[in-house]
Amino acid sequence: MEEQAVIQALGALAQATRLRILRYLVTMGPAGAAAGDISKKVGASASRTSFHLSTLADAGLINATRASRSIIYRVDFDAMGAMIGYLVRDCCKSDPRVTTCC
Amino acid sequence: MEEQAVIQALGALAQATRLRILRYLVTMGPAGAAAGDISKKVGASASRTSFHLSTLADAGLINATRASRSIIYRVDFDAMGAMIGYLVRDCCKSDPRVTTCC
DNA sequence: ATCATATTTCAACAAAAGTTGAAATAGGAG
DNA sequence: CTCCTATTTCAACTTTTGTTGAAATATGAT
Repeated sequence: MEEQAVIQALGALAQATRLRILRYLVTMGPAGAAAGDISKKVGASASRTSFHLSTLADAGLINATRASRSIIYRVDFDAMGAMIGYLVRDCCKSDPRVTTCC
Repeated sequence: MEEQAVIQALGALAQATRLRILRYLVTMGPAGAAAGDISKKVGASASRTSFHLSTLADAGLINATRASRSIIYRVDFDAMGAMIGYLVRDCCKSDPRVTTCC
């Protein structure tokens, strides 16, 4: 994973609403959740939620598929793994104080 | 680690100059590096470097100790581990696609 | 005390990110 | 086609972040 992509992913997660969205999507697993459901769950307006979903999707941490009228969002666990792997290995040289956390 | 602290740490790393600073400090290990050295290494002005060092220190990812005229900064690997641990466990429920990265 | 070095602080500004509410787009139902 | 629901887009605005250069603080050397 390239540095610029890592920075974008970190920035995407560095925001309360977006971190809540991601955590919710993790609990929903492969089923994912529709934008409207997410909006209700995190207590944010539709447009605000849409904005944050785009930010997470642009960073590659979630992806979207349309299902009839709804758009379903799902966590991209591989992208999360790539970002975390960068932090652990490239950034922290796999220092034991870091790797023991996983 | 609390959510607010995680967000602050993620935000601290989500910036090119600061990510470069952290990576440099990782390579310096327990010896750390003086603000001036860091400034040269990352190619940023003294005041800009100082600003970013404060941001990283406020987030708890590095700490500072004075040594004569210089101020030595070092990575706090435990803080890095705590942040990453939050992402892996609390956030991603230790999903295998995430844990295999460490 | 004076001077030089190392670093931070400050104020002014520029740029990026987040919020709001209204309007636009897309898809399905009658 | 018209209506309803789901979601995004847009423009205006507010807030937060980052940059700059000058001034302030702190330490050590002469």
